[in-house]
Amino acid sequence: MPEANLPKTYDPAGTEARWQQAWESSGAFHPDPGAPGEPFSVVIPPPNVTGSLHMGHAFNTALIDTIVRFQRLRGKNVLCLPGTDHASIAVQTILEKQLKAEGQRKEDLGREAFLEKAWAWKAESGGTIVGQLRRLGYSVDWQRERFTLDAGCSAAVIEAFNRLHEQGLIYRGEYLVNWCPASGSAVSDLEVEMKEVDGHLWHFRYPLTAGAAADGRTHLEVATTRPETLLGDTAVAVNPKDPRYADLVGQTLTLPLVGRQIPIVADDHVDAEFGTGCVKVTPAHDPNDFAIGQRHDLPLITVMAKDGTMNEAAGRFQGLDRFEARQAVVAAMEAEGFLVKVEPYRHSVPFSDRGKVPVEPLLSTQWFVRTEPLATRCREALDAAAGPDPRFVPERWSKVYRDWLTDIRDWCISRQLWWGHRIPAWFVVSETGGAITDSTPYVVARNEEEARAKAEAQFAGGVHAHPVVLEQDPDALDTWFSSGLWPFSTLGWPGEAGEAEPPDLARWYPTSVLVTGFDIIFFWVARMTMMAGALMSDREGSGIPWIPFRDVYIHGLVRDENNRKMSKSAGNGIDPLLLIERYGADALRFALVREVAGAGQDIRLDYDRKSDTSATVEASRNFANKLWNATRFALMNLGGETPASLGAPDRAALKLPDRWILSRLARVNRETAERYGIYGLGEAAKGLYEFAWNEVCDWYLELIKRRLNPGENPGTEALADQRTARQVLAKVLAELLVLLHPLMPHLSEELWHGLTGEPEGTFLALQPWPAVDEMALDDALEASFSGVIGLIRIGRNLRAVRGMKPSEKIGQVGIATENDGIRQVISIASDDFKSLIKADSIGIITGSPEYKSIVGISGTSQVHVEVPESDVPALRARLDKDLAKAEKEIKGLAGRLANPNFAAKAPPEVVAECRANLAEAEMQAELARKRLADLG
RNA sequence: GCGCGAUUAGCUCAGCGGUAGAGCGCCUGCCUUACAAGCAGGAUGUCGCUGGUUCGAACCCGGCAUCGCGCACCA
Repeated sequence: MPEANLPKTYDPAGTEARWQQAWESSGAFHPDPGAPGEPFSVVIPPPNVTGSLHMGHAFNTALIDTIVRFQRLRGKNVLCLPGTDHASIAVQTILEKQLKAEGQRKEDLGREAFLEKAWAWKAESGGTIVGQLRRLGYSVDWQRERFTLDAGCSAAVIEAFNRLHEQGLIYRGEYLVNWCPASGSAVSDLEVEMKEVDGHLWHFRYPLTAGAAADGRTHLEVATTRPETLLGDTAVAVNPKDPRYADLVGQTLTLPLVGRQIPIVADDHVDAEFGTGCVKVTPAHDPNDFAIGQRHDLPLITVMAKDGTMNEAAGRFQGLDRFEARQAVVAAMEAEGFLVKVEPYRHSVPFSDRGKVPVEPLLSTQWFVRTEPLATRCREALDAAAGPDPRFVPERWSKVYRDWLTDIRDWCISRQLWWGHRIPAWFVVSETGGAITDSTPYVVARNEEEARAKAEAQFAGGVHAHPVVLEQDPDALDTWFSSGLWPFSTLGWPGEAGEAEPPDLARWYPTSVLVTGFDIIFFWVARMTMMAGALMSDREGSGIPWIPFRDVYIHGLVRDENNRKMSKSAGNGIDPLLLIERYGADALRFALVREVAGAGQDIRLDYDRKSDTSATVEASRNFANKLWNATRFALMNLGGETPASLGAPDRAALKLPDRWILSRLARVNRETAERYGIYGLGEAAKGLYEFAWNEVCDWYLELIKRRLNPGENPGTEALADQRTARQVLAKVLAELLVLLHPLMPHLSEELWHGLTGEPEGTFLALQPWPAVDEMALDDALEASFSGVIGLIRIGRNLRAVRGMKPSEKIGQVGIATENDGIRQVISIASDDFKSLIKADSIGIITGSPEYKSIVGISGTSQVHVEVPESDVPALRARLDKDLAKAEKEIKGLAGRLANPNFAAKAPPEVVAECRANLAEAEMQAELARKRLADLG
C-alpha cells in the first residue's frame, strides 16, 4: 500500500504475486453459471505444452485479459477459461529427439512407457506454462482449467468422431497424402510449407517403343526435378493441343532402367510452353500426376517405402535412401545414355512443418474429414442476412477465412503417432487372418464394448469367426481435431445423453469473442467453425447461434527488434518472464497493448539483448511509477480520508479546475469504454496514458496543491475548499484506477486498496465500471482550459527565453485576450494558475502592461511576462518568431481564400473558420510588427 | 501467378478529406518535499514516387517502386 513514508518507486514483484494469490484463492474469477448478468465468455487459445511461453502468448494474454477484465467491470457474468494443448506431433517430435540422444527409439520403450514419458513431459511443461500465465495476472478461472487430452476432452473427441462418422463426414481410404518421413506419419496440407530450394532439372530421353515415328523421331524428352520417381512412371503426358506430339498420343515409350511400356497421353494439365512440353507421370508420387492418372486410368506404382527408402518396386535401387536413389538413378541414366542435360533449377519443395524435411506424396490409407459440406455451412453463416457470423475484427480477415473455405480439400486426420487421441475405430482382424490390412473391416464406436457389439452383429455367425477379434486402430488423431472442439468440449460438451445441456455450455456457448493470431485462422478458427457446424448446429432450442464465437479478434505477431517474427527455431524469442522480472507484468502488458494499432498489424518490441532491457516496456514501467506517485501524493493530502468518507463533492462548491478535470474524466470514461468495447485496446491505453499523465498529473494535481495545503490557521472557507479539492482528487484517482484496471490489473488493484482502504477480500477487479457523469461534461470549459494551458506554456517559454531559472520567481503575468472563456478562467482561477508559472500574480489586462515585459502571442491572446529590465534582444527574438509564424499562416490562409472556388464550393463553416483564422493571424502579425517598431 | 499489408520526425508507430502527431531518443535548464523511473522548455518531417478526383489529399482513386506476409504453383 503506498503511503507517504513508503518508497518513491513502485516495486511490482511483491505486489503482483500478492494480488494474483488473493484473486485466485478467493475465487474472484470463478463464475457461477447461475449468477446474474449478461454472459460473456472467452476460451483462451490453449498454448502447446512444448516448453514455455513466448512473447506471442504474452501478447495474446494481455489482449484477452484486458477484454475480459473490462467486461467483468461492466457487470457481465464473465467466464475466461484457460487450458493447454497436447500438441501431438510437436511433443512427440521433442520426445523422440530426446530418446535419440539417449540412443533409443520409441519402439524400444513400447507405446505404454512412451506415453508415460509424454505425460511426465506434459506435467512439467504444462506446469511451467500455467505458472507463466499466472505471472501475467491472467483473470482466468483456474478451477476450470482444461487440457486437450484430459478425460472430458477425450470423451468429446470420441463422441465427435462417432457423430461425424455417423453423418458420413469421416471416411477412411487410400489416397495420396503428405508423408513426413522424419516423424513417420501423414500430415495435413496445412502442415506442409513450400520452400524455395536450389535444385536441378534433369532432362531425360524416353525411347519410343516403336523405334521411330513417321518423322523419324526416336524418343521424347522429359524434364524432372525428382529422377528417383521415374521408376514409378506409368505415362508421359503432353498437351492435347500441342501439334508437335499430336500424332504420338496413344503410342508407347519404353521406360529406361525399368523397361516398362508406358503410354503417351494427352492432358490439359500439361503446359506446352514449358520445357519440352512432355511430362513424365508418376501417379503414386505426385499430386498432379495422381490426378492425371485418375483421368487416364493409369496404374499406381509406389516405389518408395514410408521410411523414405526405395522399395522392391524400385528394383536394383531397393534399399537406397530417396536422396541416394536420386543420384544413383541419374548415374544409371547417364551411363545408359538417356541423360540429355542437367540445369540448375530453383523451385519449391514441400517441407514438413515439424520434421523439417521434404514431405513425400505417398499413397496411404488414412482417415479423412469430408470438409466441403462443413465449409459450405460456414460460408453460409458468413453470408447470413443478419450479418456475418463470426464477425472478424479487423474485417479483412474474413476474406482470408472465406477463401480458405472455398475449394477446400479433405482433411487427413489420422497420424501415425502415439501421443494423442487414439482413433475410436476397431478393426475386425478375425476377418483378415488376425492382421490389419487395407481390406480389414472396421467399426467405429464409443468404446471397445460398443465396438464388440457392433462387430458381433455384423460379422459373427456364418462364415465369420466367432467371437470376433478386435484390434483398435493404433493411429492417433491430428492434434487440431481436439482443438477444433475446444469452445464446446471445455464447456462440458457433450454431457450425458438424455440429460439437459451442461450448465456451462448452456450459459456460455457460443463464446463472445475469440482472440488469436492470424497465423492460425486455417488451423484453428476454421476447424472450430466446421466442427461446430457438424456438432453444435442442432442444439436444443434452435435459433441459438452455433458458430462458437460471435467475434473473432485477430491480432498480429510479435516481431523482434530486427522485424523478424519471434520464434523458437529462429532463436530470437524473448522470455516474457525476463521482462516481467525487470519491469513488472503490468508494464509488459501495458507496453504490448499500447503498441497495438487498430488494424491488427504486427507489433515490434524493441529489445536490447546485451542488457535484456526494453525501452518500450520501460516507458510503461515509468507510467506505472507515475501512477504510484500520484496516488502517494493523494494519500499524503487526503488527511486520512477515503473517497467514500469524503463523499461526492457538492457541485456548487466546485472550482474551475475541478469542473475541468471532472469534465475530462467523464469524457475519458466514455471514450475508454467505447474503445474497450470495440477492441480499440491500443487507443484505450494511449488515451488513458495521456489523460493520467498530461492532464491529471501535469495540471490538475499542480492546480490544487495550494488548496490542499491552505497553510497555518486556515479559515472555514479554506477548509471547505480543501475538502472539495480532496473530494475531486479522490474521485478522479479512484475512477481512473478502474478505467486502467483492465490494462494494469495489479497496480490498479494495489493503489485502489491504498486509496479506498477497502479490505483485501474486496477487489477492484469486481467493482462496477463508474457511470459517466453526463452533467460534468462541459465542452466550452475544456476548450477554455486548453487555451489557458497553451498561454501558460507560452509564458513558461518566455521565462526560458529570458534565461530564468525554474525556481526564479517572476512578478506579474498579464493576459490580454478577446476570448471570453480564457478571460473567465484566468480571472476566476488566477490564484490556481499563478504558481504554475512561478509568478506573484496572473491576471487579465487590456492593452499593454505598465511594467516592463516580454510578450508572446497565441490565437487572439497575448501573454505578457514581467521582467526586471527590458531585454531588447530577447524580446526581439521572441517577436520575430511570432511574426514569422503569423506571416506563414497568413500566406497559407490568404492563398486558399484567394481561390474563388474555395469560397464557392467549400462548406460555409470551413470558409468562415478560415476567414477567422486569417483575421487572427493578421492581428497577430500587426501586433508583433507594432511592438518591434516600438523597440526601435 | 492471385490476394493482403506496410512505406509519416533519428527509432517504433498513430492519424485516413480541412493549417502534420505521440512515445523513445536528441538539445537546454532544473534534485521546484508525489514522482530524476521526474519537472520545465526546445529542435526535428518536399507524410515512398507518379498521375488523377476535389475548392482542398498524408488521407480517396489509378499506376509504379521497395519491403513483408498468405495462397497457388510448370514437370
